[in-house]
Amino acid sequence: MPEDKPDRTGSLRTAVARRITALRQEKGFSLSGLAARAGIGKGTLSELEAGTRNATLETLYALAGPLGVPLTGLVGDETGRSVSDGVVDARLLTVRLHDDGGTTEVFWLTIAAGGTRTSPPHAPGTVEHLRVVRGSARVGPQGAEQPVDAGGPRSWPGDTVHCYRSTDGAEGVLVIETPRRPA
Amino acid sequence: MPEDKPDRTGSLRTAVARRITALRQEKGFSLSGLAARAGIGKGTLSELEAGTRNATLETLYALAGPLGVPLTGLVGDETGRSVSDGVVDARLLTVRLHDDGGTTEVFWLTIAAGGTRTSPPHAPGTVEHLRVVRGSARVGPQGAEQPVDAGGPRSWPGDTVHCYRSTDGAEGVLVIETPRRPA
DNA sequence: GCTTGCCGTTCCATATACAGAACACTTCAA
DNA sequence: TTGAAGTGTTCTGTATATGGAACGGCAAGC
Repeated sequence: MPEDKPDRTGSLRTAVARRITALRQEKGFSLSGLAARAGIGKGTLSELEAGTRNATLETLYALAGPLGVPLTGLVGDETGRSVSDGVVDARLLTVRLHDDGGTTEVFWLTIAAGGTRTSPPHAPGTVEHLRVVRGSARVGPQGAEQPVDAGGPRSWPGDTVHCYRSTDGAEGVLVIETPRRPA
Repeated sequence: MPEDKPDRTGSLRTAVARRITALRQEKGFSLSGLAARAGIGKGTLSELEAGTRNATLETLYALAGPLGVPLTGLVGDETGRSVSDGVVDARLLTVRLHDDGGTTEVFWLTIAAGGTRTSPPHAPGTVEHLRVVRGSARVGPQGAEQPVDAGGPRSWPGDTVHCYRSTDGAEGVLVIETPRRPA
């Protein structure tokens, strides 16, 4: 299959294609099975996953249901508030406010390869938890950073000066728990 | 103009239509002006905004640029789709696709007090990680559930039948990692 | 009045996304 | 072997999304 299209939106197309394929396989569906569940032709899905088709909104919506993701999960060019300084990018996924006044924030964290970032203390009692899913990093109170990689999560107090660093780059989920509302 | 379509995705269509119109007017663009900026036919945009057309991904992407929003801003959150059965509510926060073909999904999980839920196996090699921030739960392969509370996270294989249960209710962050699909 | 220049809508010919059939291939059981 | 039941890909006729042209409406200038 020659791939010599001008490729203006081609990258988007292949991105969506990869997303669909990944989600389908994750759910354990066959191509034919997903097509049937979504109520679309299997040829349609085949070419969609091959990136040779420019799907309509209707088709994508039909696929989103069985795949168990919102439409944004398919077209997903990620957006949302993100704090980035070139080294650490923290994209806020959600904030939960609890009855006791505490809060839980969930971020998708990306640390650039070779980068180091120092963060000022948060409110007293704050705890940070990082689970790395790709790459590896060293995190924790300044001077006492601990390694963290895909092997397991790491937690550290967030109410002191703390560092994020990575030599080979890292991605993961950062959870920040604040026990009570800051005064 | 027959308006007697079954209208299954009609609501989605009109939702997108309203969004485009609102964003266009917010930006102060005329319909023709936006069509020109996006490089699409003005007839296309007219019918799109009228909700009588089922746009392709390419068309929507072309519009997203001049409107200054990511594609997700057009297709809209719709629902932060949550899979809920009355016991476990899993709200998808993000899906990450990695270069090696693996995926990482992040959910905000709520387990109702006194509830138990059994989940069928996911793809081979899938691993689930749960960090509870409120309440406590027991999770893991069926028959081998382990307690998990605010004290620390718990991980277990997701490719076998597994359970979520909680006596007093629980909330937390669930990370599902799916490895690269073996051929 | 008659332009000129926008606006948004409606029409048209063409390109293409669609569902489904036909296909080649693999696996598995008789 | 043979067949049946899967898989994903390619083909085909139809439906429709597309860009662009034609259209009518409206306002400002001549």
